[in-house]
Amino acid sequence: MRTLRSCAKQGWCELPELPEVETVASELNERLPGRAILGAEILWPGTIAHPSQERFASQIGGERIEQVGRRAKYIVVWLGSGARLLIHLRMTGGLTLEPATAPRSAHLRLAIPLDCHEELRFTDMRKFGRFYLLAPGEEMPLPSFATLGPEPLEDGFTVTVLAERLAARRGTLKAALLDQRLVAGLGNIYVDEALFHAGLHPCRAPQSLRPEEIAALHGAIIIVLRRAVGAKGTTFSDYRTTWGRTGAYQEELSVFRKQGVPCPRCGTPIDRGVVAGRGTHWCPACQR
DNA sequence: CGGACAACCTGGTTGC
DNA sequence: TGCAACCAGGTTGTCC
Repeated sequence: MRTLRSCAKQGWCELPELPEVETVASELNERLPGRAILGAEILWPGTIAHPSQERFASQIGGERIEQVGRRAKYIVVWLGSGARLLIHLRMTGGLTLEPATAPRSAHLRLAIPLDCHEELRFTDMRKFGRFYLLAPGEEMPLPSFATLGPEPLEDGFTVTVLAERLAARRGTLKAALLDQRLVAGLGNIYVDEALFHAGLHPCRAPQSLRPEEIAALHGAIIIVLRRAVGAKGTTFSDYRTTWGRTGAYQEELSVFRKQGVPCPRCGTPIDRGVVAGRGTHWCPACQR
């Protein structure tokens, strides 16, 4: 119970996964296309992963924003020159669009001044978030980006694809679903929720799943993510959309950080343990 | 190659 | 009361 109680008050409980990144990207895509970028004010140097701080600031100035999208947990901003800006929020990162004169958070790491006296602001208490500015035609410098798995809400994510990838895995089902090479965009919250909806125990061996269990898992991943996108994500404490609003999916969570709470399906108290090095939550009666 | 795990960080909570 | 230890987790890097 200690973790549950303490989490309710802590500020690190924003965990941007696919639904949260999708919400931020789609809102930015409604607000940013056509806007001019004036430069970059870097308050925490580690935020800029590529290229150097100096080149980042000089190259982004004068660009015009064309479109904003998402790949896995990355926000992708297409710029007028053909350059791309990729942003990973990691644990506590958040993007807001605010008047340049609005009060700044103590955790502001990067401000990108735009026309019309507004700023795109990146706030990140724990400093894990990263920005990559890629020249036209340049590839992401991270090898892991090229090996990202299929988008779970697009056509390429089929039961067959999931079955093939699970068949090649050892270790636990939880670890397999957290691996961005297997399927892109899931994190700790939605893996636990999807496993609950599929009725599968997180410690199951991926190779042991029967065809109907794989089909149930495939459907559960899609349903949980779609509903969470519809709710604009999960806010435990600090996660906000670009308008500063909270998500609502925390009200639909079945097991994540619900240890001791009755299972919504059978009433058995939800269990908690560490699987794949992560806090993991499941119903000991419903999940086999 | 895959899997396990430390490191990166902060701040609220715990325990001495 | 004070303060060090602990903990959460997405991803990378290291090791076996």
